[in-house]
Amino acid sequence: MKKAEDFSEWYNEIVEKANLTDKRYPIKGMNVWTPYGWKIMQAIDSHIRQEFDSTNHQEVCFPLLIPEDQFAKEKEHIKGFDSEVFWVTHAGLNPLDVKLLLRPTSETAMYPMFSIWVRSHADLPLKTYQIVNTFRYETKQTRAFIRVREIHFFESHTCHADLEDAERQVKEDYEIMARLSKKLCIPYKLLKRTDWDKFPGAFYTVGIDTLLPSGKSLQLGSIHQYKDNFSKPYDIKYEDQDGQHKHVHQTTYGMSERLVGAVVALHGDDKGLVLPPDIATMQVVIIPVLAKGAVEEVTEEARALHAELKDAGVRVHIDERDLRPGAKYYDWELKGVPLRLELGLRDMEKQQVTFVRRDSGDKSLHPRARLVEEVKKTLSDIAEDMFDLARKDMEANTVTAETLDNLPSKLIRTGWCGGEDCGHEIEARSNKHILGTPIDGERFEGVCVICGKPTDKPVYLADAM
RNA sequence: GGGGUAGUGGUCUAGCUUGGUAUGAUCCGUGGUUCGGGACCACGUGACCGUCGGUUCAAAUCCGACCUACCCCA
Repeated sequence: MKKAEDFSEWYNEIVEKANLTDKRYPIKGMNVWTPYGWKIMQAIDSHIRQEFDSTNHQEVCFPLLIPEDQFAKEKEHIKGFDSEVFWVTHAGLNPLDVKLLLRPTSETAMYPMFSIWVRSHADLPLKTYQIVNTFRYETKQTRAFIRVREIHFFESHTCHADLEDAERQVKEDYEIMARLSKKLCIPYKLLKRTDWDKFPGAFYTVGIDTLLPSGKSLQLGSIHQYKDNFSKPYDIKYEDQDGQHKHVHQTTYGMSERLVGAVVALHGDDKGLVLPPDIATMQVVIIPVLAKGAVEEVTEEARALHAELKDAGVRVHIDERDLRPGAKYYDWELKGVPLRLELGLRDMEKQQVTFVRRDSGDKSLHPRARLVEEVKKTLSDIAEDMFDLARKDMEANTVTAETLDNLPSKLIRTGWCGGEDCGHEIEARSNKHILGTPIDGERFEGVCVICGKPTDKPVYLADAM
């Protein structure tokens, strides 16, 4: 399992060995979530729920099936998706008059209902989200968590009185992403997609991109400003204070289990997974080191540690399996548990506990009496160091280029005037994908690599995953 | 979208050229000795060889299609 030598093979192996997923389900791109993987996914789900709930979004759950005529209302949208939808054409033995499709995303399921729900300005803003499965018939090579045909999808959908309020929503989404990235210890860039690469039907799209160790970019999610592009075909209108009927402005924010893929890919190492403490199913594992004649004594004390940490709100597990300690170390390292506590006679005599950090491998001794605070401190250090390391990796793999020749497999920053012709030329010559221009006002002084016109905005390019 | 490789107990694998229902390891189960970095001994369970079809007295083995996985190139 060498991450540096063959990232792709390493990733496949680790996903399987750490027991996150079972790829043997006989439909392409549809994997089974195994218990350990699902727990991690649910931990991420709960962070996302918490974020949306605390920003006054309401959780909803729409049907999986969408009638063909609803799907077809927005021209750009259907053009972007109709080559990758799964169709339901029969009910039992009878062909359906109106075919049904499995949602590839939920605009066309939700918006007909929104047009009924929204009556007055008092109904706005309408902020909803759901965590559901969506289906896309991916033609490219599938890969666990990263490119799948059944997607575990988070999508927020909002309606606003005007563009200004919708823009405020987009900013709030940026803040949500910033908080999430801290918990996942994943750095990212917010990049405004080119017009030819935006979400089908959107006014504009902001991609949330991170960088894999292989040098390829990975889109973690996206935030879309729809303006009134959907509210017109779906007739979502409200009556304002003056009695006028106006179309709402809408936004969406979508993410998926790719977040799990990114956690695996960015933090994992040759020994296995490395989970950020905030999403680790078990934050701490206790390994009693038993010796002949002291089995009960050590076991009892290990259980006391377990109880103490559990009471303090730490997600802790005690491994009492009949295995050699070494075998347990390897096992928990593979599973990515952030902190391992070892307790043997030697420790007990000295009133101490041995800590071993998963991220750095550092071993240290801590007084038994201060167990809880030392554990909490160590977990927060781990999270901070993991985020830091990932951020530095991303920075180190970002290069500013003045020509498009011999570009490395990294995140490339260069100048672009913003013109469409020059953009296409950049992609053709660099053989990379334009991710977009940063929305955070990043400073840049240079010229467009194609036409030479001065520009103050950089553009980022990468090989897309 | 184009090209390539592969599919044998839960996992990995031998056998395929030269057709005769399958090798070894690991995991798992039971009992025992062990336990500060992957323990050992003994016994035991488990596959008709991806699916469908064809050739044949006989197919894991030869042929075809499909499914799935992985790799490479637009």
